[in-house]
Amino acid sequence: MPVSRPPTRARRGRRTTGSLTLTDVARLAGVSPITVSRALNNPDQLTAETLSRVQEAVARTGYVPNRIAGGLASSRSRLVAALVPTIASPVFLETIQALTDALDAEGYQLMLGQGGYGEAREDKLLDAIIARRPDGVILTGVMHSPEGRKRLAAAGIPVVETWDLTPTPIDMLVGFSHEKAGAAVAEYLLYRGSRRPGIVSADDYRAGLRRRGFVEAAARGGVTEVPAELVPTPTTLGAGRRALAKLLDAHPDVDSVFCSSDILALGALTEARARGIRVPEALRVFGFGDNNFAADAHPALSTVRIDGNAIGRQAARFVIDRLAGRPIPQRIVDLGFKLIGRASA
Amino acid sequence: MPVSRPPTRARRGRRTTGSLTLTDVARLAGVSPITVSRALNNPDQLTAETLSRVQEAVARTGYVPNRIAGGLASSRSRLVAALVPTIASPVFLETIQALTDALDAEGYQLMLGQGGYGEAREDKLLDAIIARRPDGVILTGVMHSPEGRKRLAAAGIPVVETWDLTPTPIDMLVGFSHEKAGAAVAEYLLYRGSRRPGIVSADDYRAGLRRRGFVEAAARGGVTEVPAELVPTPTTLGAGRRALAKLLDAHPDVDSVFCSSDILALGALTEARARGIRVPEALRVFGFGDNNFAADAHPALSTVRIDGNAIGRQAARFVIDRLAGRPIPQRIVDLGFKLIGRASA
DNA sequence: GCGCCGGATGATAGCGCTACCATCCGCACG
DNA sequence: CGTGCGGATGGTAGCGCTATCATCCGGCGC
Repeated sequence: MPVSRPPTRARRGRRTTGSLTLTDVARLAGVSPITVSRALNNPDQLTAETLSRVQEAVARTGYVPNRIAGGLASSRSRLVAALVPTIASPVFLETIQALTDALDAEGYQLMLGQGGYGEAREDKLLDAIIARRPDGVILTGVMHSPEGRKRLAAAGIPVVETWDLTPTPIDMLVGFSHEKAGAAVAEYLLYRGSRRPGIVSADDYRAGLRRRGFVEAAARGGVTEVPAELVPTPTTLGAGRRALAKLLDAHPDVDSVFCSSDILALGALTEARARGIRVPEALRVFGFGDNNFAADAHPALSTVRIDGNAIGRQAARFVIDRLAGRPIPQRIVDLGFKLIGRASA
Repeated sequence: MPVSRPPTRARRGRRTTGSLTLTDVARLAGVSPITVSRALNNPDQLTAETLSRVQEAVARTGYVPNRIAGGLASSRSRLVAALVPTIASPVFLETIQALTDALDAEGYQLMLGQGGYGEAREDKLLDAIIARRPDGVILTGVMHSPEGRKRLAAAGIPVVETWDLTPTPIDMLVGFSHEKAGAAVAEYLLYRGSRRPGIVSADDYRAGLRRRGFVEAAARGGVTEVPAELVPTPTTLGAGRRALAKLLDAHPDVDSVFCSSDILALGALTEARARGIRVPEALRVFGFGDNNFAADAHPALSTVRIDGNAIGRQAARFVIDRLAGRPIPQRIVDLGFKLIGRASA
């Protein structure tokens, strides 16, 4: 029964990328591959002499380990994903920066995903992210679809939600109460004598919470109607100008305005000046975020300070602690906020 | 010679993560693993019937492919790294956003690295990035160490440098000439009658190029001395205020100021107003970047428009084309800039 | 009817690392 | 002097995919 096909089953399988590998370094150093691996990941397991032999070989070859391979072998990608609606709105920048820095110090790299403000896009992005098997996911201002939340939970990846305090977090949470922040601003303005407060606000979810807190506190203070002008996200200085213009045109008696972001507030200040309205005498302007320009605006902007940096650091700590197997005593951290009274209100 | 250790050599090698794999899906769909792989990556290689069987199995299990494994097998990580000095300065945001969007559409994910403005940090970051074997690297405002450039080139990864036009790019380049931009602003201001121009500028490399272009053009116009006030990166509104204050205190006769960023210029406008200096009558203020607040400032800010979005898109196209094996006819793209004359100058 | 072609599917062998033991060796102890 | 122990190093077997053939099968030309 002669077989027509050649008995040499040869050359199935693979190519070979020809790139420098750990094995090459091991050969040069005269040790086994696993020893090189240890030299890179657990240097204190080796004797000083072995270690320096390996390090010299690494330096001589210019070897850079392949963490894709390492990730596959160890199921640790050392990647952390951060999902934001859009990076173009600078609200979360400080948080992202702090996050990147803290992660970097521990050898993690940040993967950035922009989900936009739509659920379909978010869910698609989520699959792309999960496919990379990040060791952690940081959510800021995104992921409200139940389907997405379920997939995330199912993936078994540590999740940190930020910039809000929701009653039922997927996993871990660091933020503050938007409603309380809104309420605090309303109380501040009424206490300062405002009798006719108005609102200029982005139309996103959290800004809505702040609005609600503001309106309810105003009601408690005897102000039953609070006119509001909404603008699309992301907010701009120009949007703030135009929104204040519309608000004042419709309600000339408004004597204070709570803006849902500092940049909107800066727009409001600009429009007030252009119209010759004196701030704060005729109009009090209150911002949100305490961005780095708030204190130097003219007049200096009263605002709500959110420590975005601390949020980023806490989010990183959550992920790092979880991955190190350390217990997480507090899975919900309220970082609060602070009213900063300056000249504008 | 009895052996004390059990002859069952059993259980070396591996654990088993217990997670859902392509093989599980294949079993459920009644096909081979490779067919599932094809269904996900080259769906048109399969018959409609096979494809839908696989897709149903994927949907039923909620399977998400592991691209870490895929990346190792194919040497394609589908990750692109973007390195910036810091994300906190919003200069590159538009570029990063456009980049992320364009990459996302092609199935690539962005990895973000913040190199700071120091070479040591940059080089360390670079190794962390290369270790992830990105399919491309986008550089904006970083990586000037020869050592780093060499390592990048050696890694054989497509590299796109952006936001500048350097004579010897590592690989591909998209940007504009900072010197020409500075020169154009100087010519504009002199043409408008400024006889005593000054500069408020960040102390980074590119801002330095713009400064040089400005000073040289001013010299050609007969202005031999241009006082300058430098501020650290990243720039802020407050830094702009204080820098203009210092500039005017030292040189009260300055009648125009070129700011190296719009936010500095906004600070200059603010300081001018606080001092009762009329803009543009007594002081012309020129910005750089045409950020989204420039047109709505009061007075509206004259500035240099850079299409950061186009830069991001071109950078993505470079990487994508290169990875698709398409020829790159033009490895250096000059996107230019545009002077936007508004009320402030 | 046979060989051939091309499209669909499958078997096999890695990609470059690390987890999991196993082994080796020197030393303290009984 | 054998035994046990612990620290350093090594061998092996995958991690979950995909590249590279190989195979199968139906249809077509001669």
